[in-house]
Amino acid sequence: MPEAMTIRDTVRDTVRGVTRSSGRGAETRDRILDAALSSFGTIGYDGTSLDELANGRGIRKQTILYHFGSKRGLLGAVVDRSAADLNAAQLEVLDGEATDWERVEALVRSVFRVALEQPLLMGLLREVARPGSPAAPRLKGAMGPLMDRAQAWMEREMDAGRMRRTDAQLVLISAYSTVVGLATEIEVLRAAGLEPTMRTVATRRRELLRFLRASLDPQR
Amino acid sequence: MPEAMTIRDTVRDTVRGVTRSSGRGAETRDRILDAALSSFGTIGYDGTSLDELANGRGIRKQTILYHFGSKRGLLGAVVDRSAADLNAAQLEVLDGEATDWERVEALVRSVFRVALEQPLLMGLLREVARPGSPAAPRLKGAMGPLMDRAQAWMEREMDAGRMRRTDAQLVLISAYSTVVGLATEIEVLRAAGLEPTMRTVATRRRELLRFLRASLDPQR
DNA sequence: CAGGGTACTTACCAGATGGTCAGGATAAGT
DNA sequence: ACTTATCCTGACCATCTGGTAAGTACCCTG
Repeated sequence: MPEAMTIRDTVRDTVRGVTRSSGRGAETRDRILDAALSSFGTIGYDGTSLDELANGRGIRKQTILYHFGSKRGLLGAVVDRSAADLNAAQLEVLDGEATDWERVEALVRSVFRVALEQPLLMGLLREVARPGSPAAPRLKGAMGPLMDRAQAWMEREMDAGRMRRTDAQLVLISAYSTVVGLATEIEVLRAAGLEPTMRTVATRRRELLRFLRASLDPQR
Repeated sequence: MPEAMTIRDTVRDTVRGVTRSSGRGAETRDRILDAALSSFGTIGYDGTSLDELANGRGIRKQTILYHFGSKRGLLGAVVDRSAADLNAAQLEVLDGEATDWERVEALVRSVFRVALEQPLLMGLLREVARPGSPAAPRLKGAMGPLMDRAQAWMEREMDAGRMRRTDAQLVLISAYSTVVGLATEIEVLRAAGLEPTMRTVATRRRELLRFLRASLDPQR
């Protein structure tokens, strides 16, 4: 028994380059995105079928295709939204007043906070960061600007002598993959029968910060 | 134009619990396993179709099913072979004469060597270590004994006071996931347009060793 | 040469998958 | 009241999926 759907609103957003009025269907759209994030992040893109995605949610597969055009379009939208979430957290720090090492630490904590609050998002990153993933370029496009900004900031700090001179991009990617790796680790722990505790996460964060300090601290 | 196939030999091995004479078909079998390892490790299990796997290799899909019974059977065989490769490298060290910290270091170097020589194997681990993976229990079964042995050895060392007392299993899993994470990292680097160098890998290895030393060294 | 096992193939299938198309329902504008 | 646009759905489809059945070619053994 499909329930009626009459809640409406008037926001506008752009999806896949096409400006669409996401008024009445915005709630449905978000429900689909939530479900897709969860499914893509756990059983993967190829392992997810649109039918399964729709079933049990009072939605038909055709509704998904109506909103996102294709399965790949859906993946793209999920990646975009997730990247936006990550970006928002990072921008908050980059626009904040923290400086130097404080800022680095704040950035790391910010990412880990998102990772803890939205573990599904990490699963998606893990899925998308795969070599053959159809959304890899998309992720690069969505996260690239932020990465570039962070890199530029680091290089300015290096020029000013407040950071040790190293390959900023390499450091960033190492940090990024540490966080994504954490998502994997948590799952492996679970598979091994160990319930991951906050300690696991805290250890990883401490390690990452130590690595960053070793790479960036000017007084070694 | 399918080429003829008349090379034969007489080895025997066990697959999926069934003892089968893999005499004449051993070469074909290995070719299939190689292809499957590569495909599962890159585009994933769900993303791999038996037809694609067979095409361009002078093999028909039914040949795969003949040898491995089902797609899951194939995955199981690939996981088993890969786990055996990893086990062999580790056992060589565990049976060697290195002791204490030397042995830990030798183990780490051994895993990293395999990871460098067979990057595809890391991709497979990454794929299989996923929560919903159908081969996760299989991997656990294949790698478990070695893990148990390593854990037991560590606990003996702890009892003797040569290692600091910590959760051995947790340390092992952290180490394991660091190595698997490395595979991801290399791919992300490649996606970002950076050709991964030996330096990247060496850095990760140094980090892992430092982590292990910090966890295990009795004089802190 | 008859018989049997191994390796591999062609022919085929039922089910699932992503996607198209032609609507129906509701609301808003004219 | 008529039109138009948005949102959603049922019916349908071509293709691909893993898997089965039946056969063929080959070798070894008795």
